[in-house]
Amino acid sequence: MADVARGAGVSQAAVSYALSGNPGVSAEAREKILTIAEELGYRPSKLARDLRSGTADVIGLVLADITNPFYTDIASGTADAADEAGFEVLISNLGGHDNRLRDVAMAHADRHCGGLLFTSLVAGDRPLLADLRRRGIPFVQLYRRVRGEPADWVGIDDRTAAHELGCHVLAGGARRIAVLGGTPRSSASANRVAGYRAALREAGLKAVNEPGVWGELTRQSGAERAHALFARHPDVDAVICGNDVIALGVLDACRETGRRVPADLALTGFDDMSFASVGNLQLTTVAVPRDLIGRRGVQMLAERIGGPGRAPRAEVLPHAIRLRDTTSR
Amino acid sequence: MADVARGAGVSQAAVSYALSGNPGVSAEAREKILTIAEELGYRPSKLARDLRSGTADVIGLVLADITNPFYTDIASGTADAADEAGFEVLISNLGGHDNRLRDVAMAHADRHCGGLLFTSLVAGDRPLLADLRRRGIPFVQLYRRVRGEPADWVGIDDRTAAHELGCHVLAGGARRIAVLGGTPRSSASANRVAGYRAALREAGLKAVNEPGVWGELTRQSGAERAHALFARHPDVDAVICGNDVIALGVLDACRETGRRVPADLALTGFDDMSFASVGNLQLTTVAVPRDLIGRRGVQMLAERIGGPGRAPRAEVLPHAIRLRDTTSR
DNA sequence: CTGAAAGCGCTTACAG
DNA sequence: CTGAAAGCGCTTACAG
Repeated sequence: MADVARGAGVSQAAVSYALSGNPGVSAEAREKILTIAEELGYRPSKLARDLRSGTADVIGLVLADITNPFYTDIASGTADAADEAGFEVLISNLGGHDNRLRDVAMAHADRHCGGLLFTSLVAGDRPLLADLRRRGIPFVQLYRRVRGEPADWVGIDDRTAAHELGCHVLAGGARRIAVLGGTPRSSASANRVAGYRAALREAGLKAVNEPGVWGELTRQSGAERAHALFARHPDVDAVICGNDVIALGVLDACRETGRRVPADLALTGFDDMSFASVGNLQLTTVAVPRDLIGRRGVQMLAERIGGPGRAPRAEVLPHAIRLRDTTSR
Repeated sequence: MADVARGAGVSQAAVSYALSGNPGVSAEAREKILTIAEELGYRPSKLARDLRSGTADVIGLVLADITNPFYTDIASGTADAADEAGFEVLISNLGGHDNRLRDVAMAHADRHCGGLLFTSLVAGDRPLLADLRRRGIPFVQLYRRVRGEPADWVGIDDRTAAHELGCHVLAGGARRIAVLGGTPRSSASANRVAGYRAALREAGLKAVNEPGVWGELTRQSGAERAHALFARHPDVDAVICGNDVIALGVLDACRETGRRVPADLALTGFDDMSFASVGNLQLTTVAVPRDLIGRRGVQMLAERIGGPGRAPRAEVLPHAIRLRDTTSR
């Protein structure tokens, strides 16, 4: 920067003003400065700028697992919205090491990020959120939500969506229904199971595998739980899953035990991941506007960074039931 | 930091030494400092530290498209390796806007990152790489490679893998073979097509769709090109694809035109993405050690950051041919 | 409009 | 071992 100032025959302040497009420098000097800067290939240090001005136009996005398309679809949505809002997005991946969340979030904070976006908060993260709040770093919860946390959130109404899907399965004639949910620690999984249970209850039923409806959100878990289910309840006529990945595992188990879907067994997923409609696989599921969640999250965070002090908002985005081939219509 | 120094009754330098674990402070003072820092919830600013010390233990990873599992598998591999090497990884997503590469890469540089990892470089990026080199920022090319670029690279031997796969298809009896490749701008796609062509040439054949073997690496492009192919060459008996996603599109076209795979048509992909072996879909393809590429990339970059000046290295990792149900054995 | 100077929060020689 | 001080590269009041 000093070189540019010297080259243009002006003060450092003039260079700063010219480069940041601020007033305080004549048009003539500005042009000269810009030319010299270009010639010298000068680029201002964001580090120094952010340190001095106290804030950075950077949003940190913490992904629980970057190999999970659910999260990367959200991440994709943040890019465009961030561009429009004049922010840069820096993504961190926990890679399944949830215990790293604190370190990763604090690392963003130590770098003076403007705000944070979280995709998979659980109740145990409350102390971290409190620390962030103490340090004045705004954040938005994407999809998953910590109960009672006074922070912005954007997602869908999982409970209602699950209820609708449950009613569809019941309308198809199923009566011996199993629910293979996710972990109750995830607000999304908890709400989905609550919706399924409500639908069954209204029909005077309960899941054949109650209360053991919880489990992992993996294909392997889906397969294992399906095998156990088929062993105990050979006459089960529907399996409602916490997400599409679990449904994939159930499908594996069906193939291995010779069950036909939907003739012998109705099957539903949740999320409408891309693999839910590949080739012969046409899974009935719920479409989640992941991209939009990412976009809105950035916008909410940008507003929060711009002017703090407002009451936190909870924004419910629309979902869509996708009736496909794994349930009878 | 001044608060901590005051609280512990020592100088700022002592606090700095204590927190960074450096000598120059008595055990007694160190303990006191650490206690006070803890009490105050003090965390050093990485911004200030990096600015002052000139380098940051941060690696920037630039992803062409974070929704592409190929890249996120690589990204996943970088996390563990970075942990071990004491680096933090900050991921940026171009989201298909390849023209943003320069800005994104430079933004990492302006933040004084220790080095950069690229996943999808093309020849047109040479000026950017030259700028990076001028600024002394080391980088590693993951998988894709710019010809003649004197920088570290880690990937697989696409040409040989493609050649092996082509020979397998020929061994299955196919003779009227089409190649649906990616873009020649990608070194990986170019090498794959080169391998396929070599295999065909050795059998005295050439692709029925020569020279129009190039196209986009998308499912839609695969479907469209397959339909065009079936119209012009109804008797084609094998389609060799540039990657698994294209093969998925071909499969769509097969379903729509009533072609059975592999009875009527042999089909191969490349990459062995997870969707290549879901349910009834069991695609013959090539497994690429994506995770390992990410890991090795970080290690190579870490060495480069530690001690520059060595000759650039090119590391070829092993691939594996996966013979499954879309080709006859 | 312009320049000299302070300061963001650290690290790191350099004397004591 | 300890403290005072310079400096990383910027931005931003503050006088001229």
